[in-house]
Amino acid sequence: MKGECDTKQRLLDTAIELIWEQSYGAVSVDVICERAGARKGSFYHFFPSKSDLTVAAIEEHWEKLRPELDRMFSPQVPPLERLSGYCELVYERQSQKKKKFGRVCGCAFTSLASELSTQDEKIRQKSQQILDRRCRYFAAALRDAVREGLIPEQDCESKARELFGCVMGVLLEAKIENDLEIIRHLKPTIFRLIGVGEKRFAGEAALHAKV
Amino acid sequence: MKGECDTKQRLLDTAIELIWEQSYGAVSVDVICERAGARKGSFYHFFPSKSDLTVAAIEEHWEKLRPELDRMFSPQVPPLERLSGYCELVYERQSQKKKKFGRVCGCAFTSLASELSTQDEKIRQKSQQILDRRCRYFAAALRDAVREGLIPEQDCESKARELFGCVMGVLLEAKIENDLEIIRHLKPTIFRLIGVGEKRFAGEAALHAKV
DNA sequence: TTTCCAGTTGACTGATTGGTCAACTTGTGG
DNA sequence: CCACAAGTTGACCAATCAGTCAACTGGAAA
Repeated sequence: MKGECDTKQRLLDTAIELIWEQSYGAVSVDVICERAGARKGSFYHFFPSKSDLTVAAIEEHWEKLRPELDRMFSPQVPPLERLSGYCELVYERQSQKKKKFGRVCGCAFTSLASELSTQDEKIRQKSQQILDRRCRYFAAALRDAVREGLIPEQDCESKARELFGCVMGVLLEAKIENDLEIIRHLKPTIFRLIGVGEKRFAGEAALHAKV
Repeated sequence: MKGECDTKQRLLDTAIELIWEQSYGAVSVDVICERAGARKGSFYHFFPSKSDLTVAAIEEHWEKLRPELDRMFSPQVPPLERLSGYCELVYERQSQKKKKFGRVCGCAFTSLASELSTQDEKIRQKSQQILDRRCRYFAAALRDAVREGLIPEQDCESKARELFGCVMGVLLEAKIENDLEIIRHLKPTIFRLIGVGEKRFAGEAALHAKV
């Protein structure tokens, strides 16, 4: 076959990039095709609609992110270090995006979900699925932390939701203020919520800095 | 004059309602006009563009919300009760919206900000202004709580930001999951973040129930 | 060699988009 | 009574929107 399906891949990558930087409503099928170097016929050969392309692009974006999360939340890493490492990863990714695009773009999943959850049920469900997956990393880290006696006994699943709510909130705040530094508050917020005192948390951070 | 400018008011009210339920991108000037019972010429008589209408609608929506917040955060109310009362107000408003529209719509300000902050600078700035105003209520409540010795000494301004990030996050989570009950987690999250133990917080809640 | 088909192309559609405009209505102040 | 201005109206615009389609391409299987 022609380009070994890399047209489809380019459409997915371009779509999530543009939607992340702008919004679903502001990005037309035409400009996605143009930036991806594809014709509209190809677009509709691979995807039945703009909405379906978006669902697929969300999944693709997740698959790109997953290896980084798997590494950060590896059982090899001490549980509380996974969380602080994640906070740094979030900052790092937003920083890179800002360097490229000139603005704090926030979380692509979250922005899409916020824009379309009341209108497009398929995208809402996909967003919910991604949210679940991301919370699983947090929940696992919390369970391990409890088992090792690092944090008080608690409901790790609902706590993971709580923490992730904060992640979404902080990222949104940073986007609204167009200020990366707001993301720096994420780590202390999260550690306070799971009941780790300032000093202990500081110790963890120092440990992480050494490694 | 004709309708004493109530056309302008209807345009503002209709706009924020539709955008809240759907999104900026999904709501056209035509449908705003239709639902408001106005012609397009009237729309552009009052507002130079869709973007300007939206900025004005945000301000209008704020003016509608403000009396409720002023009442809830009145110096007459004990500081921690203001916060728990606010959490209940949030739940109540989302519950009403869901009854009317059938879906959890989240926060109108936040949804607009999330969709447009990277694209429309005027809307971004307006969103940031609203965020500031809302945080002021939190900050004042926290300062009073510190003064009364109800919570530990802390930086109330940045703590207010932190709390409000959680509010935005929880509301977004509730919208994505289309589940009101997630908002119930907001109160304990907030009280944990300001360093109020579960029992003390429970006591505050009981006090509030009596009044 | 022929068949087959995933992928490509560009022209096309009808509906909708945000926005314009000149003519009109109507209450008010002089 | 007139003039003025705020507000209204409906026709109109070019551009863009998501989506369609028949014809074409080229490599692989038979």
